[in-house]
Amino acid sequence: MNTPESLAAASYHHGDLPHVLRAAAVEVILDKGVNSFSLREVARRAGVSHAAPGYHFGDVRGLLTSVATEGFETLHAEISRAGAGIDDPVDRLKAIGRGYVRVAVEYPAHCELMFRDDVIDADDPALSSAGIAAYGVLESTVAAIAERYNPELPLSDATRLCWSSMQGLVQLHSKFRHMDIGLGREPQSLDEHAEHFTQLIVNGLLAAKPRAARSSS
Amino acid sequence: MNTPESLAAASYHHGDLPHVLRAAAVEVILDKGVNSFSLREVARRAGVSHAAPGYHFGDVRGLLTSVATEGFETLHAEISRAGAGIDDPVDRLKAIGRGYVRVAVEYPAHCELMFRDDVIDADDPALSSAGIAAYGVLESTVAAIAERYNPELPLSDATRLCWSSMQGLVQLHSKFRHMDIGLGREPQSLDEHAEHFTQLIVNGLLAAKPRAARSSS
DNA sequence: AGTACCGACTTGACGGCGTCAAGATGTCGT
DNA sequence: ACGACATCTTGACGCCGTCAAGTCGGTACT
Repeated sequence: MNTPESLAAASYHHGDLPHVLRAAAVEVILDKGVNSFSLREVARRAGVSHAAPGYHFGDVRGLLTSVATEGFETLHAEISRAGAGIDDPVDRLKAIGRGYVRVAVEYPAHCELMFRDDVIDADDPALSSAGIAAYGVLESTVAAIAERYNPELPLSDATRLCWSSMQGLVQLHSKFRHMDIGLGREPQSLDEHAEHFTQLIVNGLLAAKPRAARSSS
Repeated sequence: MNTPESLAAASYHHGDLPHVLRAAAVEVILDKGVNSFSLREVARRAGVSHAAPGYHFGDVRGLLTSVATEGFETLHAEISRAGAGIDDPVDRLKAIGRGYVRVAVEYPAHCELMFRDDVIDADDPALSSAGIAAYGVLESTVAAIAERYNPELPLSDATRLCWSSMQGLVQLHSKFRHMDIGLGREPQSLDEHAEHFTQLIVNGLLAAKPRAARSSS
């Protein structure tokens, strides 16, 4: 029993209990799902009394919001890293897409929280600034694509389409998988899906015309 | 008080209690959110004892799954209706996209449940068949686009991209709105977002080339 | 007509939950 | 040495989901 958690537990009064509680919360979510998540279970796993989480985080919303913020920070770091050093913005966008789903795979508990506004506090300043930072990485990449390949590209819409399709993919992937299996097909991985989606989107971004010139059938 | 609900309530022992309970559940979700949803509150609003919902739906999962199934059926009906009679498949796809977000706006409680696998039973046969039916409408439209405009279009990926981006949009819309307001911009409606997304995607679908490195050829 | 049955609920009880107030305990500046 | 303070614990409250047992009205059979 030499995990960092148990060492911290041994030394309470100043082990970093908030950190331990976040880690325990992630474990509980992985084991039981967000829905049957309970503060008392978290407290049990962290080896503290049932009301200790409340002291640090106020209520269940506070703890989950804190975990979600961690998730956005991780996402920001990961997609920054994924895109770093890639000169062509299209390739960079593809790398960011892969980074996005990699975060979803490696931190599923965090990702289940990040956009669940009924469970976290969407107005928390730390949360939204972490979210905006991550969004900025994506937006600047799309802006680079626009600058180099297609000045007519509507920046905001294009960025949001990229984000939405990746987020939708993460959410629907288990359903896609279920469908594939039901039809006897080999299910596609998240990674493959992300790859194909990004390719299709990029085609659209390169071909996009200014909105005004849209032909209404 | 002559709502259908209260009439049904007056005649219990055979008013259609399951229907009344679903309606009450939707109201509770709208008022308090999925997270603070409770069976007892539903029972209270329906004017029955606290255990009555359990009798008809087994447990909370059962009731919410039933509501989600209603949601998929509504979605199926709505996007079928939206696309009906539109000959050009690209225009049909755009209409379906608008139909999708219209359902999200008009039935937000249902839509919050439909893809929440931790809260509903994703393997429920009625649920998945309703889901597959709705998916089929989208897929056949994409297939028609492929046939008429671009035989090289990968059908499954393209369909899933459409679905994912609309679903991601529905989930992220409140965040986009929040961002727009934070930056002092006029927030875009769900409808406008859907319109712009669909336009960008369609550009991509028309330009799509066969996937370069396919394992099966 | 009587009665046995059955589906549709109600009642009551159980343990687990979140949260709050009050108490305990270790730490640190003085 | 000691008091102030942050950090936790303890105990209580009411609400929750679920289950077992009971109630009750209709229906079908004799």
